[in-house]
Amino acid sequence: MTKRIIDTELNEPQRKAVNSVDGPVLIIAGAGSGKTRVITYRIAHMLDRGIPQSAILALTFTNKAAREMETRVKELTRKKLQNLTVCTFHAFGLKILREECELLGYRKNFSIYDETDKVSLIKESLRECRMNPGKVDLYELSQNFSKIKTGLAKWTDSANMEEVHDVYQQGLKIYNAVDFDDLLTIPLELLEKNNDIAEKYRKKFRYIMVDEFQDTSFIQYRMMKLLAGKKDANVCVVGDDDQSIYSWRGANYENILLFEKDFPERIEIKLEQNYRSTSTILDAANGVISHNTGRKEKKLWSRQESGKPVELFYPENESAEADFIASQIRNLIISDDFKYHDFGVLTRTNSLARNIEEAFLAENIPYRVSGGTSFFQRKEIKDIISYLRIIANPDDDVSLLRIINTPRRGIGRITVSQLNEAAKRNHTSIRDALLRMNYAKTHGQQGLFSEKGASTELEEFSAMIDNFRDLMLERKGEPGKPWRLSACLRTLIENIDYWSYLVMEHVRDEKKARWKFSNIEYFIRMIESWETDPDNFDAGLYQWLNRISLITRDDGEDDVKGKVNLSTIHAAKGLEFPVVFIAGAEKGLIPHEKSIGEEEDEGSVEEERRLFYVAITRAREKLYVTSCLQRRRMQNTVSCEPSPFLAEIPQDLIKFHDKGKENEVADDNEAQDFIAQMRAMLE
DNA sequence: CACTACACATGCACG
DNA sequence: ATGTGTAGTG
Repeated sequence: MTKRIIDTELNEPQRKAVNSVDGPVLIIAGAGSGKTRVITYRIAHMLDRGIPQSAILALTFTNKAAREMETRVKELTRKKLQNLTVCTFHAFGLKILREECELLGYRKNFSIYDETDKVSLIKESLRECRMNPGKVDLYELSQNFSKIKTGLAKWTDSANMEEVHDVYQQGLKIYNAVDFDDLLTIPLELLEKNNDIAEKYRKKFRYIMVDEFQDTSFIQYRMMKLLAGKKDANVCVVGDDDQSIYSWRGANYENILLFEKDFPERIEIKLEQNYRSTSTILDAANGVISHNTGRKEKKLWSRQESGKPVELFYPENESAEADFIASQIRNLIISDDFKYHDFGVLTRTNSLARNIEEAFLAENIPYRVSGGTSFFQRKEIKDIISYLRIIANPDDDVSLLRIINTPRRGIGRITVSQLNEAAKRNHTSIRDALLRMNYAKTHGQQGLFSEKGASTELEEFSAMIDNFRDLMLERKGEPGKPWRLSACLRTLIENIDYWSYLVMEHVRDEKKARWKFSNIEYFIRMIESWETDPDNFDAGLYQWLNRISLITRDDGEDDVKGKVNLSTIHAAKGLEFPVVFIAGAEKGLIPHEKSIGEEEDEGSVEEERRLFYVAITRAREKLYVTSCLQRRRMQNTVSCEPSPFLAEIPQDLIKFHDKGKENEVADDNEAQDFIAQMRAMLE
């Protein structure tokens, strides 16, 4: 069945990519060349040839890509695919970590720290090293720690952060926790040092695919190479060097060159026919990307007609920009019968989406924001997750400190710092310090605190946690009723009276309190539907926590129908829309000032150009680019220049909107003036 | 010793 | 808009 589809629906190189199942394969897939299609058909084809599901490992870059790939293969094969492994590198690392954790010195209830948890542990570590966390750029430090861990940097700076890093690492170990970097580095080290374990995984996964290969880091590359094992392994990587936009995360498109070196017998396939965009859009994209150096040779072409010109508009400020986008959407829906979900509005940063959101709300345009802080990052949800984590892993101090006095229960700063001291003295977790304290007390000694200390509150708190640990992990449900994690959690939230806490925190804003509480309710329902899913054979507290730890972005809701998609360019990778707006195409945003400011190297500007290229190539029929003349930054208004990349779009593809007359296109003379002005500005 | 109110600075992309 | 630090109160 699949064969017929392959023969009729694919072009020559695509067919070749799908049929080359054995041996190493490198696929260079230009934007819109049907990459996802090739990957899903390739997996379907492998299954057709009788390769067992369990022997296939498909590694992706985002959760969304993994989910999409899985559903598409499912649709294609109409099989259940219980044993097919399609996941992100991080999820795969976690899988190994879980399977081999006792060997690695972790208990199976380990916590996974996200960026926020990581930063609070770094703060703790700084304090312990008697440094002032307020004086350090925590975000930057956190990134440096990552670079050190993943081997992308060595200690050079004069500030002695090496000690802080050591304390941080010890902290993780004591708390039985890992960070996101560990999810990759620990499994890699394990496989590198234990050939028999590596061999076990090699035997299992005989066919490996890696999507978005240009965005893999060196660590991930080594992981893949190790799993492949030999230089004629069945490993297929798919990527496009022009779309490499994650170098700040350690991605290195030179992995493509490494692959060529490490797998000399590879077949190389180039997918260069673009099925997505009009040739105008494609030419615009090519015009921009051609300014980059050291690209892999490729010529994207399209059979489609030229289509509409790229429209460029210089709004007065960000609210004029938002109004313009909203009104264009309205107009196009009426004139060209587009639907709301045909529009994608892309911005460089999340914060830029705010203004546009407001305009959409005012104009009653339904929209969906992807990217931005995830549902799981919201304060109220993080609080509840911390309760779950501390129940699962009592040594998790970061979570403990978060909730020990949330809601207020009379355990204040001093008590907490005394506990912390005691724990640090013994190199243990706070939970351990608490146990010691209680032990001392029952044996008649005076514990940590004088008579009137917060010791009763502490006892009550730990008794409450212990009680729920019994309930959630020993699964002691009410007799006759099926045990449910969601039900236990509901009891817990009632027990701690989180609702009253929310009301207290937002006196004068009950709406907000209600909204936050409804988020919690939603969270509980998520657990409920997950644990009652008949396909879920492994529903438990640890599983749930692991699962949500890997979701860092809101890409869950798939009711995309009927909504304008508002997202960052990064989050839009892999998506396409009939109409695309690129908002805020200004110097300092694209390219982002951080990439030019610190003259790190020419490379970062090239990455920003690739980012712009990715944005352009999301469009199928029509592309709008807006660049504000002024924009509010923090408190004050600053004037802006258009992005230098705009001048790299071939001019004859552009139509200019006259400022002020939003819905009219300026005549050609005026357009030429604009170009001349812009040129002059850039010179 | 805990809690509240108020002043203060700060804000990129993703797993 | 958000979290963090500080001073004053019960």
